[in-house]
Amino acid sequence: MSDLNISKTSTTYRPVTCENCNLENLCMPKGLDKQEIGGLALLVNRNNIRQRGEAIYHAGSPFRGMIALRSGSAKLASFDQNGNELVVAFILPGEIVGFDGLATQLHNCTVTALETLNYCHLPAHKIEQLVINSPGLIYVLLQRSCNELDSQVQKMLMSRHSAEKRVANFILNISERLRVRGYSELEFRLSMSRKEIGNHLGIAHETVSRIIQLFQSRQFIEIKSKQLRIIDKKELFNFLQPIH
Amino acid sequence: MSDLNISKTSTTYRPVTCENCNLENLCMPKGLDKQEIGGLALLVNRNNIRQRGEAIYHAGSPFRGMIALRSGSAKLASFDQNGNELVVAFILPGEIVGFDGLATQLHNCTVTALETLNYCHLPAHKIEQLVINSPGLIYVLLQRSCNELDSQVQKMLMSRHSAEKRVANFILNISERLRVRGYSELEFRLSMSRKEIGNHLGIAHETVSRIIQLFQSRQFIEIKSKQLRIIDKKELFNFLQPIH
DNA sequence: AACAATTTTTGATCTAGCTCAATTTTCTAA
DNA sequence: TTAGAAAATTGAGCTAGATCAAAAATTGTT
Repeated sequence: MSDLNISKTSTTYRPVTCENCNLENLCMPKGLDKQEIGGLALLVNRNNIRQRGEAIYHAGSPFRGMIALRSGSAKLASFDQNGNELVVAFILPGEIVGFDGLATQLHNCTVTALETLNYCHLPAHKIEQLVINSPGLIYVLLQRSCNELDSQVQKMLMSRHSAEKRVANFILNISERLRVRGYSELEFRLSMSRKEIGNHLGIAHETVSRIIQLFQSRQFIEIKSKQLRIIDKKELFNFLQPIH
Repeated sequence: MSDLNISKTSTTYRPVTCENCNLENLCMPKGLDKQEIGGLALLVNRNNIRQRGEAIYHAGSPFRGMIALRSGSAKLASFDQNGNELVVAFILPGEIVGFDGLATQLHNCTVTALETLNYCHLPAHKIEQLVINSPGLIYVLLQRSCNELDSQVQKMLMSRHSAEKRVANFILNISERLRVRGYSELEFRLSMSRKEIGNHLGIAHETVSRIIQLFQSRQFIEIKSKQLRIIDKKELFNFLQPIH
């Protein structure tokens, strides 16, 4: 496996190594024998690239399998009967998508690159093989999908809160996810537009803009276009407390 | 397995048979050999009972395993740091809960009986055994959890719509879920309170009440306390269309 | 059957955040 | 480097649905 050893404190999302990639537990899950690990390595296609705006898979198309993002970022979006987009999630390096096609064998969502990205791909037809040869890996996938469910419940909880809390939580959530992958948690690029943030959080993009400016004016954050620096994490956390 | 052959057109939620129970695919999934099926039958505890208000498991407690509801109904709820309840879902006969504890081994949610209910229980410690002995069953669980994710995305989509659309969709959703399990889709008991419906849909209970009265005044539905009859399904569907 | 507690309904007011509109800034591509 | 397009910001008014309040209906209990 080709590790790309690039500084982890970079302010943009750079390639993750196999060690901190979320595929880690798929490529080399604890408790699995070497045969299973070797088998998986043969099944995964590495080093796929998409440019900003290009899709990895489309809603309505046949299940492509699981995708692990190695660098860059993406959005996961669904569409209503009228074609209106709903941004379900933003995907950061080391994170996995594809669950939206697994149950029905048809993708429910579209995954679109927010900037140039690189991903690994476990094709759909090879998952059936894993059921027989590497049941432990399927169990890992089950745990991951339950993690996704937990996140969705978290988002549902946030949707009861004010727009200010939602934006504060959003910034802290991205920060934390970057941190656990070894990136800078205090300075990073928000590669999605205000409109996409608003869509995801269920608030108007004008409101997102106003709140970001508010946080900046209060010196909680500094933002230059898409480049964000968290100045006062504690104050952002305070926004999540009941009194606000 | 003891089948309880009770009329499926009953207006309250009665016991499901093994054939239409959602555990069906766990008890006797297609493509699994008899050894696996027999093995599972030994692992599942049947005929557990809870009275209205009693919990099957609590948020924060260790993962209890998977629960399949055989009769009655329940609510799945999470809580914020302040103790405010969020109704994540309502559970109908034949449906499964427990995914909220699988990833972290701690339950994220509480499941509470909305009326007397009966359930089957696959204990947590036996799931590990299934990974080795019945990998096909774990794959079925994975598909189920992905189905849950799909539903969550559906709910997220609905949250962008008006309160009227949300209530119309809620009624039609319950109706459809009862239908696929073989119950009457046009006449049933809404065992949850207006407050719980509102909590789940993200609207005030007063608003739920007003909209239900509106639907009744327009002769789309007839409601006596918790007993609901759908008079004009087509009109309810119309509410989901863009023009409204 | 009567009481108390809870839930539901209905009315009246209030407000967070949306929508519409007009600039300003940033990005893209020649 | 510059023009045109897209995104972000800022302002001002508007509205769906929240909140507050009070009455009516339902449910559970002795």
